[in-house]
Amino acid sequence: MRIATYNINGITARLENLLEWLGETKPDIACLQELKTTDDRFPADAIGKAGYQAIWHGQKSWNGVAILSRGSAPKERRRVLPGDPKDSHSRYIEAEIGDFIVACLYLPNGNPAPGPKFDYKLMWFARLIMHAEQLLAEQRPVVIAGDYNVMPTDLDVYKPERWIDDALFRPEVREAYRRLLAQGWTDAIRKLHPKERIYTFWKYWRNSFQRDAGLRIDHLLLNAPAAKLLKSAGVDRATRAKPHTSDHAPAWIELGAAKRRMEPVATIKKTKPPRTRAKG
DNA sequence: ATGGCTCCATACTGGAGA
Repeated sequence: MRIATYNINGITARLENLLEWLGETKPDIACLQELKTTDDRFPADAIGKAGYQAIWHGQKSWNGVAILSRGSAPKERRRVLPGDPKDSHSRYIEAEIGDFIVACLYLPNGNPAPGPKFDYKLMWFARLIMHAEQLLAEQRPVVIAGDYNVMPTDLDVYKPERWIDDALFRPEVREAYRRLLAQGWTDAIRKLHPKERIYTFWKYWRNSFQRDAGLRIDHLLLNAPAAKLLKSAGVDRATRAKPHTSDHAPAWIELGAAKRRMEPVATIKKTKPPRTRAKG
């Protein structure tokens, strides 16, 4: 079971890239961010022809999230992060897919910091931490995947000293991420690659990708039942190298099959047939 | 050093992204 998260940076402009990536890497579940289009313009037909059922929460020009599945259909659980009825940004969607719960998020960027946008980011993070506490209580495997817009540690930034005052790296934001993990979530990529420099974003400017001047800001967090199933994790860097591509690369995990709760099975005693001597 | 690049809207420019 492969679950991926990909900030597509405009699903209209990037539809061909998206379909190519789906065909090449065949994720079972794909969480998308930055659709940058309204619900009625979401390309559900093209995505359906590629073999995926989807739910989405769009918005004109900005934000927008979707969950695609090529196995069980995603059953929507919520499309709003609780805690602020006035929040009009489309940044969250959550579904039940087979035995899994999958949440897809696009956490606010927060620049410039300090300022109202940074305040909004911290508020949004606090709401996420509140809601994640509820998700963590689930017995089923839960994956919270998306663009978190935070580099958790120095290892996740090509030049930490240059990002120290940025909303993606300020101490308050890293602290919020630590608080989230401390609830019991596993950062899948970091768990399997504790020392490796792994990035998921490179600016379009100044040949950032060619220089590997990147950031790790797209994450897949796992509750304990999901973490038990974790087999491998990585980043589709080749997707970032393509023409007309998003400035993010997809990040993914491979999970083993979720174990269904064993139902009590009536013991069938095998009784050997009585030995009968061949007569005659 | 506030540049550089690319999306979207209904546009020939500006906001947002990170």
